[in-house]
Amino acid sequence: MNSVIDRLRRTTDAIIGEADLLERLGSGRPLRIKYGVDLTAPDLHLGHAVNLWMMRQLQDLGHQVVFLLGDLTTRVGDPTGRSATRPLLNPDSIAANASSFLDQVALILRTDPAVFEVRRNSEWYDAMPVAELLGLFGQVTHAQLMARDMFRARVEAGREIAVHELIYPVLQGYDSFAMRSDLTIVGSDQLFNEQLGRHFQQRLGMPPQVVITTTITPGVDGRAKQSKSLNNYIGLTDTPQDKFGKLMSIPDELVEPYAHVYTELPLDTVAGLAASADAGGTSARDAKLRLAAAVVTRYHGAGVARAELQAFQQTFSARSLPTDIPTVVLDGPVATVLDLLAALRPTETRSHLRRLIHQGAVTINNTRATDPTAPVDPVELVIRSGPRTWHRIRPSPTAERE
RNA sequence: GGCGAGUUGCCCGAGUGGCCAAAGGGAGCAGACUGUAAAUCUGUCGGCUUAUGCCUACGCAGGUUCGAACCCUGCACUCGCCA
Repeated sequence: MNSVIDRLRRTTDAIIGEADLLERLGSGRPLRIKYGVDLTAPDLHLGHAVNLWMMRQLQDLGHQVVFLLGDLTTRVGDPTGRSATRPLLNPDSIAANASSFLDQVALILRTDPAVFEVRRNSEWYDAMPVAELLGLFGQVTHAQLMARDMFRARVEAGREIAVHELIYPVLQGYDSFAMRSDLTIVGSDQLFNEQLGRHFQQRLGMPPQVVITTTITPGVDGRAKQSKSLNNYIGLTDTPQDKFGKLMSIPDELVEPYAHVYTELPLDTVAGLAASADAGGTSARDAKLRLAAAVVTRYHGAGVARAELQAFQQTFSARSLPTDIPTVVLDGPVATVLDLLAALRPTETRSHLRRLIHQGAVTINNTRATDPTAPVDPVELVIRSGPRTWHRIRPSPTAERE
């Protein structure tokens, strides 16, 4: 059983209740692993995936992930990391977010019912009489809640805390009791709420869940963590090509931490990559290529990773044509370079495209086009607009005839 | 409830009557270079049928003025202090 923990330890920050975990893993009973989420718009990235992969390992041993949709608590709003009260969500988007969450989680977790169960916390909260709810509140003191640094900071700053925000950790904690959680694997920012879970379970006569907090890794720009608002994350739903490219764009110093937590490469291999990254020059580049290939392999398989590696080298190192240029058949006539670009990239404004042309970003059959108003022949063309946007043109059947 | 401060482009933030499509920074985009979608440097960064042009924009609605992001009035929201 120690070996299980040892494997988990690679991406673990801390284990609260390690002795219990050892004992439970040894008991032969499948553990119930709480994976609770807030139903805000999900965009799971490699950081989230660290936790999910740990759960996946446990699933492979027969343990059960209980995916808890916090439909009720989302209506309340987690104050974690918020310096101000945040707005509430409407039921429609909550439902949409739930299904999107399931899709993304299924990229890593097994969804076989034997090891995966979906619950919603409205199941117990909707049915709970006020008297009982108040009883719950009686289990937690003001001092316990105020121990939370974020709440204290707000008080000190003279900012307000709405009562529902104060209550949020209480509800999230009680979830652990209601779903009989044995273990939960969360980012360290969730430690406080999950410790309340332990508190409730003990108060209500249940063995407390084990809490594993995981290593947080920086975003692709080197900032503290991956986040949607900073647009510095690698999404689980990103294409293999994007995953590969984004990994190539990380600062050299991040090769080591990324390889450590985002891949399953042997640790001495990771150390080797770190040394190469340190050395700079082409060896740093090669370390990144290996890292990128390892990550892409994990999500898309070795074949896809090999193909992306090759494509990347061909496109960026050898500067030759990428292999997967989309072919476009024009359905209408185009008169000028600008028209042509606009047809190829309909989501960009014409002003932006005009700028690209002026800046020398646009190449037609390897010849730079600098005049937006220049006429083009709608024959077979390969157009590059910017470093990684390529199109191949086939004339439309009608244009061909004329 | 009283008093005060604020609301500017994707984000932060300067601007207090014409020189403002709006300083500066960040993000983004592009070029050069390169070891990569690293780093660095440079440019660009509201939209528009080609533009010493037009349109839209500085919380919302009005007003003053030849002219307003900048002045006045009302409204909405945010924040601070006091009670």
